[in-house]
Amino acid sequence: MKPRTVQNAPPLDAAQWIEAAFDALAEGGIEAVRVDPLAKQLGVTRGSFYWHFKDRDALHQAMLRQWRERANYMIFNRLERSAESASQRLDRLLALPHATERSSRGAAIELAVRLWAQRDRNAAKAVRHVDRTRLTYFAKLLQQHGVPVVEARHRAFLFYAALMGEAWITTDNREAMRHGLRALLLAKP
Amino acid sequence: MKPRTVQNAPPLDAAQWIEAAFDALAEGGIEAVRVDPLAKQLGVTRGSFYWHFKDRDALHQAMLRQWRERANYMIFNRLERSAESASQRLDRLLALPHATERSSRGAAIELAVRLWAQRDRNAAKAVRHVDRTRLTYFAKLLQQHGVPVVEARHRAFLFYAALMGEAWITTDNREAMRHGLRALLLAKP
DNA sequence: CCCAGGCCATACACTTGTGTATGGTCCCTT
DNA sequence: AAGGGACCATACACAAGTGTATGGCCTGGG
Repeated sequence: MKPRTVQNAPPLDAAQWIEAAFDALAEGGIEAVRVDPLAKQLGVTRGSFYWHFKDRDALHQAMLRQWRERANYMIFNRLERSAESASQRLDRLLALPHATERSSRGAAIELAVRLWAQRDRNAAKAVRHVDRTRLTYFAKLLQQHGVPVVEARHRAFLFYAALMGEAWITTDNREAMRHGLRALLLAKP
Repeated sequence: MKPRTVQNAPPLDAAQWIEAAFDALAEGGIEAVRVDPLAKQLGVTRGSFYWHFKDRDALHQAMLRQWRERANYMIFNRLERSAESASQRLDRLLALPHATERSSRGAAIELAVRLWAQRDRNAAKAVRHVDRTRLTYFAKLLQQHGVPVVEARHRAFLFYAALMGEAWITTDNREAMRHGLRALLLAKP
């Protein structure tokens, strides 16, 4: 009878559904990103969802597309814009997991996507792409920092692993740890 | 009328439910470990489940207890039994993710537990415990290998992170990578 | 002013999952 | 040879989630 309340909330678009979907993904994995709870979370009914998306799977694919882009472009472009040295950039990257609540969400999303990728071919493809991009970027930075090519690739892997480890290996004194890592990873040969 | 089929399958115990639960956990996260699917998977009805466990949450807690033990004792004791040098043990640890299907399951379980730990206090506690145990063990091995105490802790973190990275960072030429990591991580100071 | 289309509520039919209550087998003991 | 307990099937009541069908509101362009 009164579909949208008198004080009209601004209408939703697909992006907001996707945002809420990432929240759910971060908390419960891909199995937890369900239409009905999302609708309740957004304060609407599923009628809205099925207008923006064909079905649940369409949402999943949209999430993958977005993750695949945001996971690289956002971070790297922002990093490249500021004119710093390679080592400064590596520093800032290492300090990244520490950031805030925001990056804790990001870490959870990373976990969830990788778990998802265990049995979903599309998710696996996205993860492969993201990993390749990041690894080659890190290797490039390390080369610019003075590390020879082959070792740069190896150390890029360590760097990447340390980045993730910082995010979800629970340990005390992260501060001290980060300094040690910095020394180990960025040592000139 | 004929509760258990004539050809009696051996009766289940709680352990088998937990095993199946870990399979589900590895595939879909904690949200996917549901009673009814597990029952179908095991070829019984939920009647069995609710005899062995009070409810779904009881199963979750039992899983945590088991993970917390198996994640450390099993691996380390087996490693300690064989009389090797510290560096040999570190080598074998680094080669661990490569192993088989079996360890792919283990990696997925690790992912799922850590994702779970984002919002479950008990899971978080288990992860903290496991991480502490592993990190101190790695640090001990590295000390035995000749690395001074403080750097041993830092390098143990890198070692741990690399171990996980190997398991779930998708990259080509894992073989070459592992050799590079070995050189970087086990270099004498 | 009106009406087409963007956006959403409502209702309905299923499906899947949870938990409980109860009873039926089988085996092991006494 | 009972009888008790381990183990599970069955049935029931309910809750939650998925899609579909349909119609209503509300805004902008002619």
